[in-house]
Amino acid sequence: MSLASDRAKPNAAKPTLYKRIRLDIETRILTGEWPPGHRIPFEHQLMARYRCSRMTVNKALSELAQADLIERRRRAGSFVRRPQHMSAVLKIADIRAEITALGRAYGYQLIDCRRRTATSADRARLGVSTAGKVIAIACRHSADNVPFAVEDRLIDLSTVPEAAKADFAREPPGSWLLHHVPWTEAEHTISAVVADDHTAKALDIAVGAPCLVIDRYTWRSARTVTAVRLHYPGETHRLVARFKGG
Amino acid sequence: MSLASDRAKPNAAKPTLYKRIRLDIETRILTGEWPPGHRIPFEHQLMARYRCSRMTVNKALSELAQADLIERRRRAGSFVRRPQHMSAVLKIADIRAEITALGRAYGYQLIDCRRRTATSADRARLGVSTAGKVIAIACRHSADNVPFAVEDRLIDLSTVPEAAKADFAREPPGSWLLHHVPWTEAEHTISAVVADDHTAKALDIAVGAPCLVIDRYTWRSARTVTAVRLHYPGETHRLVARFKGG
DNA sequence: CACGATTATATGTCTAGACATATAAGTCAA
DNA sequence: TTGACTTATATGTCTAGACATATAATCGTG
Repeated sequence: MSLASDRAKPNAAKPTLYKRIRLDIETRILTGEWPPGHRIPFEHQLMARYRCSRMTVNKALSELAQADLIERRRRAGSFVRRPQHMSAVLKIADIRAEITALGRAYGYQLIDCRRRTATSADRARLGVSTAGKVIAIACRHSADNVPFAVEDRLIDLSTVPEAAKADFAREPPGSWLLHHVPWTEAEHTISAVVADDHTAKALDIAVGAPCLVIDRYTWRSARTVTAVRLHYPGETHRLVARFKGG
Repeated sequence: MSLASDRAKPNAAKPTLYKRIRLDIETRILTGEWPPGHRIPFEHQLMARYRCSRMTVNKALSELAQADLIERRRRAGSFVRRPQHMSAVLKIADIRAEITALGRAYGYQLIDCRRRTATSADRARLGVSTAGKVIAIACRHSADNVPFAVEDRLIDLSTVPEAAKADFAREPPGSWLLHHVPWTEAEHTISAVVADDHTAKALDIAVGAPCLVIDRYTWRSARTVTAVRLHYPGETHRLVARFKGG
């Protein structure tokens, strides 16, 4: 067909056709030229405009629908979606990676590590009912020898039995878990507190200074993996999140 | 072809074939049966296993690749990706919607609203160099008559001229912007501070109590829209984020 | 053994059809 | 006017091919 030779033109644009279609539409939406609720051209119209088959425009539109930029309705057409909420992609890499990425020297101290049968408090924190074995860890992360965060963690050994063999004096539990327990899900709760005596000492800040607290509860396939609470000195540490309207 | 009749079986599974393929592979990855680095079957093998055309398995694999669950390499095959970071989808709806969703009564008070030519401090905060007009707003949100957050916002009128006509005594600026300036991008910085005199009074908390601070810088197509700083009482408010390993 | 050229192969994109399906819109009767 | 039925249509999924392209593997040569 003729299109093949069109694509074979030496000065042809680099991106493939469906990507160009997607980008064209995306641009019109993002600039506001096509506001929320606007019906974008039907597939057969786009076929004519771009001189391509339906599968090609369908691929472009499907990806836009997957990204929630448009909504597709049978018989009615495709419409620019109204933004309902802001959703952030907040990268919380493991702390070692985070510090290393900042070009700072990572330091780690294990404060306490003990294996025990889950207490009722442990079970409540992990959200499990059976009293299996757990590992409780307290440790501290530092950047350029300045305290960066203190960590208080519980690992459910019935979900991650391999953790019994890990050496948490050498490797931070967050890094170990990230590399040994892939594809977890988690729920984070972020709050602010003032430093108590114990936290202040560990972070080398004043009692009463603000701290950012992250509680992370992690599971894999409905099984609890770990629960962790991180204290960051609030005046120096910041979580940065890039958002995308949607 | 025979597949059509297979799909037409009255007791056939509801989801379409490519979705079934995608789910099958996703399940194996999420359960750890196929660990990171594992090469998943070639397209022609999946074609044989599911008795379908290459486009169908390709669609399933493409979506998995888009979701960063697998990595596809020409000539080599498709591989389960190693999780590098945790990415959170942190929903920060506009505050009115957030409070309403909690089933609480939303209250709003405009504290101060003035229009002015951007000062150098304003320009620095918005990240613009030209001295256009801006709107500076201070307001407070409450839930069930309890202070929920105080807001300090700057809107760039050269990007959003319609904002000049908005009535921010009636409608919170966040809600107004969300509905009138779709498809923005934003960067959030979350930190913790202790309440100063002014903030303590506005939030009805003690001086020195912890506060969660969110700085949000919003733009659309390379143009600054607004910069806002929100103070939340840290002991009562929590940001919750669902995460997905990846 | 090192290194450049060749080849085989898996993915990337695309076509020109097809039938399925949800549903907006129109039609008709009560 | 209202509700039930029919129809038209846009999307959803799928096929059986095709050529393009990046690159792992092989081969041959110095």
